[in-house]
Amino acid sequence: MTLVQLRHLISLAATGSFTRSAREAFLTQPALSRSIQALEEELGQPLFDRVGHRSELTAFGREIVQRARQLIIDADELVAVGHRMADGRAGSLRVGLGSSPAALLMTPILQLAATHKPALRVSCSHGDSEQLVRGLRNRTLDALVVEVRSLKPATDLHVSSIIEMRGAFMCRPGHPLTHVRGGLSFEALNKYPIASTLLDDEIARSMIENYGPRAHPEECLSAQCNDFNSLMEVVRRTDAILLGVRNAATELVELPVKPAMRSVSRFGLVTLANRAEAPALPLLRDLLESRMSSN
Amino acid sequence: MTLVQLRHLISLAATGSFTRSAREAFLTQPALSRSIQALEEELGQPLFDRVGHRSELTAFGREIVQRARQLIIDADELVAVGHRMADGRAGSLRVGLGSSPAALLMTPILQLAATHKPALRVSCSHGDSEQLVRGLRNRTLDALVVEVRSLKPATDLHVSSIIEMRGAFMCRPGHPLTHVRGGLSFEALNKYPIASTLLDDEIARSMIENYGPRAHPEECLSAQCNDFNSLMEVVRRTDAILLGVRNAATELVELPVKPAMRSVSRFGLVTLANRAEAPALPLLRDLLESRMSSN
DNA sequence: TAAAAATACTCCATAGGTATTTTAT
DNA sequence: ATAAAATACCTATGGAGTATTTTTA
Repeated sequence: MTLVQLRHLISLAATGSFTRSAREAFLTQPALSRSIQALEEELGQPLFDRVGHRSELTAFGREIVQRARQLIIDADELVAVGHRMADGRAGSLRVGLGSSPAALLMTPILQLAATHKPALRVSCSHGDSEQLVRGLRNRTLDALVVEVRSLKPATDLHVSSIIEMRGAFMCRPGHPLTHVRGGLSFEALNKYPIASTLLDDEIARSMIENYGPRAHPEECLSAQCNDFNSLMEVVRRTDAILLGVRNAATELVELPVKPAMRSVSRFGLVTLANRAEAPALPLLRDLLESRMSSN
Repeated sequence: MTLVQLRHLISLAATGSFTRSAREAFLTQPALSRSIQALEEELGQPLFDRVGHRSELTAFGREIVQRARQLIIDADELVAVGHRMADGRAGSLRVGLGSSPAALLMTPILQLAATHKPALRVSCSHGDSEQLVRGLRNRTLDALVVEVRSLKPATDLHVSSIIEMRGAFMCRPGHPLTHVRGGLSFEALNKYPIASTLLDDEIARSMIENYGPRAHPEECLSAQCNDFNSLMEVVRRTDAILLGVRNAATELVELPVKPAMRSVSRFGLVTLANRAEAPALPLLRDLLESRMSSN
């Protein structure tokens, strides 16, 4: 049995005429005749009563054609979905996000699903690098967006679309320090509690270099948490100062510390090397460019 | 896209090896390779990552193979159902029954559905010939069992499996007339109400011939009804006498009228001429033979 | 008699086989 | 170095076309 034969069956059931259906299928009448015969032979019963100038379905044919219709619909749907997935308009995308990327991207990613609904299913999870990479390797995640320095070097990972973002000290609008004119020293900042995600060695080094030993993260941070949104919430409500990626915190203002924070975070899109990437991944890549590289 | 290609896809997804899947499909490795390539080309995306000695599904491939599995299951089910229908083990049978056939066959026919469940769907309706033939012509019925003389002659009807059944006078066990020894005259019977279905001219003629003018149905019948079961119910509960097909009334006893009832009813299986009969029809034909011709 | 479907035949497109190369472990 | 997949080339099966016959309205 072929899908083509089923299409022929459906067409003939509709027109009742071999000649007409053959024309519609861009076939000759004998070809269609044989196609139907082959199907009848395979199923073991005639599908049509050849009653003079008209062919109409037998009781058997009526039952078969119903199922055939559904089958053809499903087959067409399969290639349609295939095409939609191929250009990223459908399918599923399971993204793992590090803390800062989560703060920046979680909402926009979930919006993707909302705008492309219901063809696109997106799922987001966030956690630490180890955990996320494990998800990638066992195929429960399609891609990650994480700080590239948090990755253990590994040949089976492929990092692309690296985006650099400056770190900064930020506080709520109206914070006492915002009234101070000119640059601020780190000491001035350090009078207030400083909150941040867990910082890697690179940043720790850069802090000490800029602001002296008292700026070592273990020394100066009052609050550490891997959930960026919670940190932001605290900083918005209190006089705490947030150390983090500059434009991740939309409702906060940057404090002009001297010397300026030199460290940058480097976020990358991580996939498995030597594996075809998920068809919907370009959507995420677009999001990355527009949401993160703009600043 | 072909069903064959989808089978290849499913097999390769399972084994992860072109060579192994090719063997299982009784194909050479290059043939399978090309089959998968063609499918990938049609869908616009690679389905497998050729990663050295192993081929594993891409994210795209995983989504496609799921749908492919269901499609193949449905396709296999279609031909399986086809075969089952072809030998009458599945499908639907819509039977129209005249009054007497209904009394004899309704229950056994419904039992058919019960024993062949759930593959076989049976529906029974009963009514007068006109109505049933209309059902046959507009394809809401697959076959009728009716008194053949009730049919208007028509070239588009095909009558087969004709079974003759004697008419008889019957009463409840213990009825006063059962105590009379020897033969009964029609006059003796006529002291009691006589009940029957609507009788055709042929029988009326035969009645008059046998028992004289007072036996004309319009004259002698006290109760007429096209529902045989209701008639039987009345006769079982009262002293009324039933005129009808002999073994239709299982719990009644025949009255030995002299001269004996000569008329016979001729029941036939009616289908549309020049049309393939419903695949499940042989079941009904068997039923007819076993339930009616035995007597 | 005319129109439609079936049959007989011929042909060719394509699925499949064989031999070989390429690739990855 | 070996094993697997891809490629190149060839073959053959079966689907499709043309011509014709058969059927039925």
